[in-house]
Amino acid sequence: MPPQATPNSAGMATTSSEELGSAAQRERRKRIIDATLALAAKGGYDAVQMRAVADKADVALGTLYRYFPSKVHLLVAGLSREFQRASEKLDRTKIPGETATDRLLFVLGRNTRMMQRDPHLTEAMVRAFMFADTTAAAEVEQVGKLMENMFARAMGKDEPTERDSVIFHMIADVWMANLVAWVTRRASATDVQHRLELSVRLLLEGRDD
Amino acid sequence: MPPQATPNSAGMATTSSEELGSAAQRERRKRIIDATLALAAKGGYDAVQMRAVADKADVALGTLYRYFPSKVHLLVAGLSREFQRASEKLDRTKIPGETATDRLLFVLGRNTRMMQRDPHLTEAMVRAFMFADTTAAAEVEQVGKLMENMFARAMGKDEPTERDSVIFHMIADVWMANLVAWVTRRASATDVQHRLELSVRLLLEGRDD
DNA sequence: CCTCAGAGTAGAACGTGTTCTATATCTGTG
DNA sequence: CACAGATATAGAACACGTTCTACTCTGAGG
Repeated sequence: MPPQATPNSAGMATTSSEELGSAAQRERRKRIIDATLALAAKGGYDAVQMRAVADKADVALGTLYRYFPSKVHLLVAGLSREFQRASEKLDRTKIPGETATDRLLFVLGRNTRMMQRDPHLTEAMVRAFMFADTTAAAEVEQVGKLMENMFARAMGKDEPTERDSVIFHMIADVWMANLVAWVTRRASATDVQHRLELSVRLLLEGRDD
Repeated sequence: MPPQATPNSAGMATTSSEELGSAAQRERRKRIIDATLALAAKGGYDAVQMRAVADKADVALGTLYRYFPSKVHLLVAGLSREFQRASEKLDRTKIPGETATDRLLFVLGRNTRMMQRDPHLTEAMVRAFMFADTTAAAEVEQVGKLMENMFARAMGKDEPTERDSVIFHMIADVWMANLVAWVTRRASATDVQHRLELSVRLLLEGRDD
């Protein structure tokens, strides 16, 4: 085996408890993401500096890079964890709304507001997500899956059709694009809300009311 | 006046011939963007190195920064020019298609194929576009306007309503998101085509056939 | 023609992401 | 226990975006 068999190298589907190495390693990984999100929350993308993350997580720079091969991986992993948590919390909630559309809109709105409560953190994670290159494609894809699942759950579509999937994907795209616009102050929170509502209604019901 | 009154500082609506300083300055600006796009076409985002751009454009690094305050500005300006050109070329073309939707899909498909013909260039421009921060918001917004106009023209909506605008915006979002996914190899060209077609039909007609 | 402010140039310098090196520590196995 | 190999550490080194400095060139007003 190559001397590159690092703790993170696997990284696929299993929604939550990845089988990572020792307890110490899981602990380190958690500290690293905690540090990342703390720095991001305070100063956004630019404040997430690798040396600062390493310091705050109390690991060496080399170790940080063994766990996460780049700043983007790190931030996307952070986003992934946040979405996982949001998703779990959602599962413990009864989602209000008459129609599937309404329930989806509830979930979208709730998550949007949650993210807007922490502008710096959101800026850091969302920009990393959009900037990710092919080397982080798997991680990005995983975040996509999390969103899809969350939407599917919200709408009560436990096993979505191919077409459902494509539509969820589009909603995720629109959602992310709107967050990017919000983060760069090209769209207000109200803009975002309106656009999301309109898109979802058009995509899911083909009407607008 | 501050010593920062740079040639690019304005940068708003006028579709094409911005009133920039002297002919020599317009010439320099063009050389810079040419160099940028050439490097991007060859090696993508990472190959667009500021020193390399300056060299190739035959200007000093300081001059490059006087014209474009960052790498992202530079690449977004490149995207803007490309879209302007595509848009102008489109204006000289008769757009086929019975319905407005068909014509919009024609335009989208044509531009998508054009961009897919140059993967590195597309990767560079699209990633810069998505990564842009608030300091480049104006430039990003301008690209957004170009897309909207192109769509509006395609559909024959010479003065779109507020609602039309929002829908164009969503289509642009979906388009860009799909290009990002394609660029990072998370979606194939076929995926992109299908998704665009489905989104446009759903958004514009509320049906899918 | 002179001059001087603004624009351009060459290149050093700085900051931060990433990689590399040398050493130390931990972990599991004979 | 002793060892081998994997992991972790401290810190130097490197690459590239960005900024700064000192100098030169250009061209419009006197």
